[in-house]
Amino acid sequence: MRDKLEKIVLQAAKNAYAAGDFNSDAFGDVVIEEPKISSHGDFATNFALAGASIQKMPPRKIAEAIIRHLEDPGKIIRETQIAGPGFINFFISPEAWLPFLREVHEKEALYGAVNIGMGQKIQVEFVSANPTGPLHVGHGRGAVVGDTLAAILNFCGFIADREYYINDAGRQIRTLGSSVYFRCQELAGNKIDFPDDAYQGEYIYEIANDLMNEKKEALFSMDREKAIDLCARYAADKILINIRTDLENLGIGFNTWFSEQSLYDSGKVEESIRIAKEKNLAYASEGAVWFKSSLFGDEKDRVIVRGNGLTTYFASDIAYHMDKYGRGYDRVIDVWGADHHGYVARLTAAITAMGYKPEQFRVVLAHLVNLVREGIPVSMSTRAGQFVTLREVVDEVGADAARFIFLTRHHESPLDFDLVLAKQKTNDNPVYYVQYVYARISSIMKKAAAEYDIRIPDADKAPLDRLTEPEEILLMKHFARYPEVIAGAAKMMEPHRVAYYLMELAAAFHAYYNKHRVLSEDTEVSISRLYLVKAVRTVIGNGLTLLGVSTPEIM
RNA sequence: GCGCCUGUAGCUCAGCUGGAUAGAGCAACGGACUUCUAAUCCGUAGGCCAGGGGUUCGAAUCCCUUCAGGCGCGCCA
Repeated sequence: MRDKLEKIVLQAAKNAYAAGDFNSDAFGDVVIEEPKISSHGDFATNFALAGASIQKMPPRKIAEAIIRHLEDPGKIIRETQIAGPGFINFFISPEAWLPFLREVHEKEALYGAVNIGMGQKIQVEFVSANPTGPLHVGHGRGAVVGDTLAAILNFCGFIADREYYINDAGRQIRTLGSSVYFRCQELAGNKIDFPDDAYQGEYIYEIANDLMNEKKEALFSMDREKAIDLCARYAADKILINIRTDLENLGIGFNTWFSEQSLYDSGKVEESIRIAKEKNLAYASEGAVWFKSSLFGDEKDRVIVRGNGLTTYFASDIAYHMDKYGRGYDRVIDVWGADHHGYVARLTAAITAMGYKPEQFRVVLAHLVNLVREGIPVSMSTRAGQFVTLREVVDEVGADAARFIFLTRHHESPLDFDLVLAKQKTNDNPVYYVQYVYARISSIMKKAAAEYDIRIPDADKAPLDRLTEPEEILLMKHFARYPEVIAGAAKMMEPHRVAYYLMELAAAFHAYYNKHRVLSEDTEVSISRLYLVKAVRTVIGNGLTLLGVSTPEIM
């Protein structure tokens, strides 16, 4: 609808110029907005205000000219008015909303799929937690944001892949290995001092125990270094399997699990360092090799090869991202925890330095999650190993509630996740509020078939002129907005917009449901209302599916 | 010290990337089930958009600044 008005206004502007009413044909962008107040119309444009300086005319004069030259062959505009300093307000005729209702039925599961990706390949990398311990709620948020983002992008004509980067090289894995090794020693009855910097968690015991059962002989017959190595790989594999299971329980799967170690094995880390040197982007100083990130917006240059000859995480990350583009991705999105934000400028600098455009790379930061129970913070001491894992949370509240709640906030805003509230089946809990719409309509549809012998007619046969109630028009307006919401969520990388939209559509439906009866003795009205309500169900189902939330027919 | 994020109703948060008189939910108060699921709805009340400057026709939104909270600033990952 917005698009239609945009074209109409632009055409009117051209007409006005052709008729000599305007001084310039540089019109700028036509912005159509939805006024907050209904007395200001269904839509409004600031065209006359914005054009005042261009046309060197008072806004109201411009607005008058626009209205005079308006062409509306589809008769979608019922009334226009000039208001305030020069807004043009449009009142849409009720029938003009009907095509959106038809479109929902025609496109069904594809309704709202705006093609903005045009087949571009895009990669969303998310979670990527080190395989050194169980996932916590913060990871869960990043996981859901990333997964939903990928789903939305796929829906919008991108070819989006999901990828998990496994940090299986470097010191943390080494620490994991020695942590397990020490616990094995303990289990074997050897007295040891468990180091402070080792992982303290209970899960280390469990892994050590399993390892002892399986490979005790081998472990103690090899030398210490090799043994630690074995422990590291064994533990990382175990933990990774658990991580994978946790994510599957949240409905999340990946196209690719990418190993950091593989970048070393294939020589890609070395290669990218070599390329950086060739491009004069790296230099040796103080015994180390530095990347000239400061030339590309970072605060300072960063070390890629340490004095001891080992590469830094930054080095492998550069190689990793080069590899991503090398695999044919036009755009790359990384979803990180907000505690890594200090790293954004650095990596962005490296990517631009290596010849890619800034718009090809985007970091989405998922902020902190505070776990609370009825408003009281749940202790999350990682140190003592006593933190609530993602698995426990999902087990307690369910995947649907967990996913939806993660999406009820802008991802850059901190989130209080209330375990009690997440389980409550009330209005406080938006998941059920939205799902309830789906269930209610499913129930109506069954009843319609069973007791009223009414089926959904074909789109062109539905007596849509019987849909005249304000609440019915409002639902159709929401349909018209859905594609715009989806497009906005995709462009802005803001999946929460879809969640909010669903809550709004749900509210509009519940209000309608309470005021009007769908099924009655008046068959014609019943049919048209059923047709409307089924469309609501389609759009709700559409949105919930994008968010990875189930669509129950009975609740 | 520097950088990033956050600050909107008592609480939890939206605000369509500059629009007109500021939006929900919860909590509070008052109503609606012999009718398609009350996991719902309707109404009332609640605000100096942290404070102060600026930019312009117009600012919660952009810029500067102060304050408060969070997080980052390694030859760690």
